[in-house]
Amino acid sequence: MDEQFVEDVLSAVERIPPGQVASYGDVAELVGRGGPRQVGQVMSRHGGAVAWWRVVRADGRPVRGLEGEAWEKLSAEGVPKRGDRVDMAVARMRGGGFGEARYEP
DNA sequence: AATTTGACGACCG
DNA sequence: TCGGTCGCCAAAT
Repeated sequence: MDEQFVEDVLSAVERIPPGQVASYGDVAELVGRGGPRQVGQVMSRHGGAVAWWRVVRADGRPVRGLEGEAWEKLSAEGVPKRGDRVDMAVARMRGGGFGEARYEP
């Protein structure tokens, strides 16, 4: 894990628009190397400087250990919530694709 | 060098 | 939805 990877991950996270989220795996894919766990590793150490609450688990649960804080930020940005998790079908960052799931409660 | 540990993820029952 | 299993990848023991 070099500094370059850290920089890349943090930049990727900074590119997540308010009101949307990305999974650890998504970030890893954007960065182009490493995996979800590596992203998690970086966030755990250096995530304080960016919008860490916009990075959630693939199943929509917010960051382990900081759920309270995360929900504050997320709901303040209007991120749609389903029960105790983010509604990924709606809030997940789209990579320019078109065929995306629709929202039906 | 071997094993355990994570801000994880896909699958299955 | 809820748990358990297995795969993953790098770092820390």
